[in-house]
Amino acid sequence: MVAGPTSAGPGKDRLRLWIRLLRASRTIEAELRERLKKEFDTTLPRFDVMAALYRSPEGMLMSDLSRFLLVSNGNVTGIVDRLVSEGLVTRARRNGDRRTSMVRLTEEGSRSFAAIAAAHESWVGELLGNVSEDEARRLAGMLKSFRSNWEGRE
Amino acid sequence: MVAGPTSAGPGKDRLRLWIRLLRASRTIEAELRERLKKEFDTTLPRFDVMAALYRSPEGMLMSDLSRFLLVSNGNVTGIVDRLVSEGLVTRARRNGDRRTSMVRLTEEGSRSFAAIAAAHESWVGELLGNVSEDEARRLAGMLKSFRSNWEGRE
DNA sequence: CTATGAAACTTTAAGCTTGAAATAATTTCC
DNA sequence: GGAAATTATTTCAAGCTTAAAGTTTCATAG
Repeated sequence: MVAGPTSAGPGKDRLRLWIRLLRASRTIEAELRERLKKEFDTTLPRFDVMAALYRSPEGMLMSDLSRFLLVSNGNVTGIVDRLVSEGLVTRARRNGDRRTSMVRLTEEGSRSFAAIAAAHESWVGELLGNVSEDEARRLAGMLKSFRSNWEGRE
Repeated sequence: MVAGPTSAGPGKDRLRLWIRLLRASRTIEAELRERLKKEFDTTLPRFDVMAALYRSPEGMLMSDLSRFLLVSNGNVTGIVDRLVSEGLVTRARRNGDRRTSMVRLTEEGSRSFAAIAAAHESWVGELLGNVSEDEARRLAGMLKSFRSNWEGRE
């Protein structure tokens, strides 16, 4: 998925775009993952879950998390399990529906996330430093329209 | 890694760009993965390795593959193991240096890859259909310059 | 009520991924 | 030549990831 086109012809530009998109995101992702590990002894998936919860102080259902993060249900189960065992997150039983539980950041989780998020944002600024703010806005605009054309398709 | 910025301020545009980039590539990647599984009973990592080998008929070392695909050494070992056991790839011992072996596509691997690659390219064309060819070229250009500013940094 | 189906979640098996440790072969340097 | 460092690869443990199957709970229609 990271190799170049294997032949010339129509559709080539989109394929090339896809490959560059993928290489760029893999490169950045690898760097962020490494720093999260080294500086905060955590992982990208844990960070993702905490970021989602940080935006929803009232909590999120497992299925909310899975939908929002674009990963499978079973996946979220494991990550939340680990965050719970680390004391960063809680699963609160609900009165209404006993199948579900509200997942929330703990005090410690919230404090911990705030620190990591600050570093994370500055890392992204650094890693994308070669992209001007203006270019960043334009690129983001293109990617937004692309995404909205896609989400919830089938 | 898929959530939005948690506050407003400078560096916001780059963070937003990064999040959109990541969401876009995850969405496309998930769709391609699913189709590869359903239509060809294979996976993205296997496809990646085969794509790299297809471009190098003379073969590649394990470390070449790992460097090119931006994944760890140990990772490639497992994927190549599976491809070998499926008869799609061979490890040829070398006379010169007995630590290394040349990894090559087999006849079958090559035939198999060509078919998958054709479908893959048309899928990407479809999935990026909302991006005009012109826009694709511009976006790819920006991503290229970004990448080259980055590769082999440290 | 109560069965039937749907919904929310967990479990499982297989595979991907990493970083670190272990192996083996080669190169370098006295 | 032989010790020491380097290089190429594999192995390992832990964690991430998915799809599919299983469990529990809820909703609904008789």
